[in-house]
Amino acid sequence: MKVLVADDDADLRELIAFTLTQAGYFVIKAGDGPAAVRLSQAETPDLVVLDVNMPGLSGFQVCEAIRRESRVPVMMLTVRGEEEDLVRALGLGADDYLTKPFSPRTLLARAAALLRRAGMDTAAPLTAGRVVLDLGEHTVAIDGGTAVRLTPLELRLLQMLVANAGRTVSSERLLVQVWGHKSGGDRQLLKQLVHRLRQKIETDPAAPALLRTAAAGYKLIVE
Amino acid sequence: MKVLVADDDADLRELIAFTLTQAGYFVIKAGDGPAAVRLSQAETPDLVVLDVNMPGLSGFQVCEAIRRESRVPVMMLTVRGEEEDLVRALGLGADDYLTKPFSPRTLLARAAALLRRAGMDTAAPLTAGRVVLDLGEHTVAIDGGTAVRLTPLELRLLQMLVANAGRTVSSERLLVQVWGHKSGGDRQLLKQLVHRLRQKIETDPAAPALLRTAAAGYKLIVE
DNA sequence: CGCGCATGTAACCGGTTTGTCACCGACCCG
DNA sequence: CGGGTCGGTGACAAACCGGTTACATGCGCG
Repeated sequence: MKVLVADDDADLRELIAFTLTQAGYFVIKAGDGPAAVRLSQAETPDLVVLDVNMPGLSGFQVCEAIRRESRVPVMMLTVRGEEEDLVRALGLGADDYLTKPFSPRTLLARAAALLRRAGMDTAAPLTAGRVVLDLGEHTVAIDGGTAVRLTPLELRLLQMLVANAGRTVSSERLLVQVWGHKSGGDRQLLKQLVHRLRQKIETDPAAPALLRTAAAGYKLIVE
Repeated sequence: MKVLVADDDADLRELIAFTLTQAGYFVIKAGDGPAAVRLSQAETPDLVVLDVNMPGLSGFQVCEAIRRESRVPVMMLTVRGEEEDLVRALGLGADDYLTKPFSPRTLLARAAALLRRAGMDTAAPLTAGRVVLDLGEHTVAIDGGTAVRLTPLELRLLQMLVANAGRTVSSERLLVQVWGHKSGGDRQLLKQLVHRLRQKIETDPAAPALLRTAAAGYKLIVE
């Protein structure tokens, strides 16, 4: 479940991202309006969290731009008491709003509600080939077998691979997406994580049938 | 790697072209909108850099026309502060934007990012003459034969030659593009790499039919 | 506190990839 | 003719890479 978080305030952005990540969402971050518009197109998130007050493009303009091409749920962040902001946001097609400050619990509850309403309920497991990934339960099942519990990092890795099932995902991309390392991350970490994940999902971890090493990265085999 | 640069301002156009050429790209130039549309069809570039403000067809219209038939990455050039231009550009399917003025470094970084993304996402292999190059899988197939695995360096070399199929690419350019050496060059490395690549793709490596030695460089033969 | 789990770090192995060297023959030119 | 340059070739060593084992750290929880 991908969520785009757009806020120019780095602290708040990271707080929101952290909260969502902990809850099992995959988070994409944008620090300004233009980046938010670009990423909403490039990454097709399932939910967008937008701060109203951003330099350059305001949250309103971003919302407008997104609505021109997609009906992805949008949650706006406003400051308390600015009622007209609220009216304007909802008028532009935003689906919900949160007044700052807010608690992480509230954020999660609203986000879950929006996703449920959009039919993107977290209860719906992702599936690709022989792999069935339950994001809500943090488990995988292979070929309809028993569910295996995954650690947060394993889950993110597998989620990335499932999202690109059949295609090679480069090590660099995986490092960025799973750990958030900006560049030149530690390949050793990826090596380890793949190894541990294989122990859990492969029938013979020494001869991987699902999670295969490919040119400059890894890929999930379908059929 | 072919890049189409469309800008009616000759100075800026040449500056961009120069920057990209130095970095090892093969650049095609267009001075107005209609030329840009025509060249984007005729030359099938891997990236298009479009100025928003052009007489005749504006950058928006050109972008629209290109999007009607291709998903090639498009980078728009806008003037700072024209936020609605930005929204409009991204809405039309542009993949990125640069606000003028910008530094050559920024241009190169963004261009590289776009190409990387496109190269990852498209399973569509490059093809030139008898050569079919699959960037995602790091393989080549000659005349539809079996795919041969390439090492990273071999892949970069062949990619460079395919991008300039039929034309001679100087040893100097190849050294810069493949190894990132700034200048001067270790010709021995190139000699070896060409040798190793020929072993993989030529039916008779002693009498090269595809990767021929040309004046001060190499070229890929196309029929 | 100490236990177990998730994660990070280090070291080793075997295979691949790449860099380096030495030599060959072709060609050019004084 | 003889030296010089250049591209092609084979051999070898260094560096690198992925898989693996082992161990350290850090954290929550009883």
